[in-house]
Order: sequence, then C-alpha cells, then structure tokens
Amino acid sequence: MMERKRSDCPALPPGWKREEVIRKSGLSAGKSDVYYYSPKGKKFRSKPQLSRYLGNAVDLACFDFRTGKMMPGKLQKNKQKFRHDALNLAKGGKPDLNTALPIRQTASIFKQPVTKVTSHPGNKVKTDPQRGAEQPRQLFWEKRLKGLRSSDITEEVLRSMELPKGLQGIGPDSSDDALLSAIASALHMSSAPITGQTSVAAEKNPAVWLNTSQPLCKTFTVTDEQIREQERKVYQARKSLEEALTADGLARAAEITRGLPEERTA
DNA sequence: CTTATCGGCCA
DNA sequence: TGGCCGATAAG
Repeated sequence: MMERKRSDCPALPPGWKREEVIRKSGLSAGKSDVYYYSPKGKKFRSKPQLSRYLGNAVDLACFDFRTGKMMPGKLQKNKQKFRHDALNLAKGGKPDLNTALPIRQTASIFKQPVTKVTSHPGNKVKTDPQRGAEQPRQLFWEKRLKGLRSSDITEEVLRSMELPKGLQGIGPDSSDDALLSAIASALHMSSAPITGQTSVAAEKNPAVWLNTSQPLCKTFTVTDEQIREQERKVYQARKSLEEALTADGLARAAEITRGLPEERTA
C-alpha cells in the first residue's frame, strides 16, 4: 500500500489528522477525497459528520473541509446560507443539522408513545428484551447530576426552581438541588408513578433499603390546590411561548422578503 | 464482518 | 462543479 500522509490539522484540536487521497481509476479519476481522523482514529468523510461529532466543542462555521483551514471569508457564503436555512424553515423543510443555529430538535424529553406493529404475516420480528423493561440503576446514581445547571444562551444561569415544603430529600446529599434533580430525572426515566421512598427503613439506612427506581425523597402527597396552581403556571408558560414563536416567525418572514440588513447597506 | 473506493445525486 | 453519502468491491 502506498504510504499516504496523514498530516496534523492546526485548525482542529490537537491529535486530529487530515488526509487527502486522489482517485486513481474510474470516471472520477483525478478527483480527490479528504478525510479526517480523530485522536482515537475514527475516520470522518464529511463536514456534517465531523460537525455532529464535535458538537459545540469546535465551531466549524468557518472551517473548510477540503483544505482543512479556517476561512474567515466563509462568512460571506454563510449569509447566503442563512437565507437558505431561513427559507427552508419557513417552508416547513428540514433544518440543516450541520450549520443551522442551535434549535432544540426534540419535541419533549419525555417518552412519547408510538404505534408499534408487532407482527406481519409470514415475517419474523426481532425483539429486544432490554427494551420496554426498565434497566436496573446504580445506587445513588443521582449524585452525578450534582452541579448541573440550566442556562440561557448567554451562559447566564437560570434561577432554579423552588420546591414545595412537602418534599424532603433523603440520602447522602439532601440539598434542594439534589432533590430537584432526583425528582426531575425520575419523572422522565421511568413510566411508573413517582411516590418517593415508601419504606421507612430507607430513611434510616438508604444504602440497604433504597428503592433505586424512586427518587431520593420521602413519600409525599400532592393537594388539589397544588395541581391547580401548577396548571396555571403551565398555561402561562404556553401562552408566553406561543407569543414568542409568532413574533419570531413574523420577524423571519420579514427578513426574508426584505433581504438581510447587511446586504442592503453593502 | 470492516474498510476503502468510486458512483452519482443534489444543491 | 464539488460536497456528501450510498453501494459495492476488497480484505
């Protein structure tokens, strides 16, 4: 095999290599393909693939995949691209997962029901026994969530939620933060009702009696008044979201028909 | 099975 | 025309 050079790529984090191979046969002989290799040796053959892997760790907006260099001049093309993305978005097309501005793609972190076809005449269906059943969980796994905070796009840490007095944590870390994490996680990890720890023994010796499918908190009760209060909050939040979305939609539409501001002055 | 390479679609 | 990725040959 001809020894091809994998050269370092200064535009990427240390350890990343770039390789260019010339096609030597076929109709496309002479054309070249560029590949990148992660420090661990994984091969990448397109910018979207690279982008998906690096995530927000590296901004590839100005990265030219073919040359392997950062090209500040790419900003010009990006204007075109923004128009394009905005257009696609407005037309209900798929957003460009590669370079579109970050938008939450999931409708919900909660498990969504889907239609499941379990048998076709004459066909065999593979079943994964792990699926459906809940996986076992590590004791005190919630500890790993410690210190995680939600933040807005300016990195400003959002005010954390206040929990009702009726909720009390148990276990090695009974801070409000830990309690909030534990309950929030339990709500979307499990499809079973969340009751808290029902065994009184768990309070005295959690390491032995803990029910790991329940959050690290004492049994609690929820009053009708608390439910109504929560419904009001959800209603308000939805209304705010609706207003923000329509405002954003109008702004986008206006921007597209008018052209981007920078282009007008140029 | 995994990996390298070229075809070919689509912007 | 070139980026990207599927198909398929090769290992």
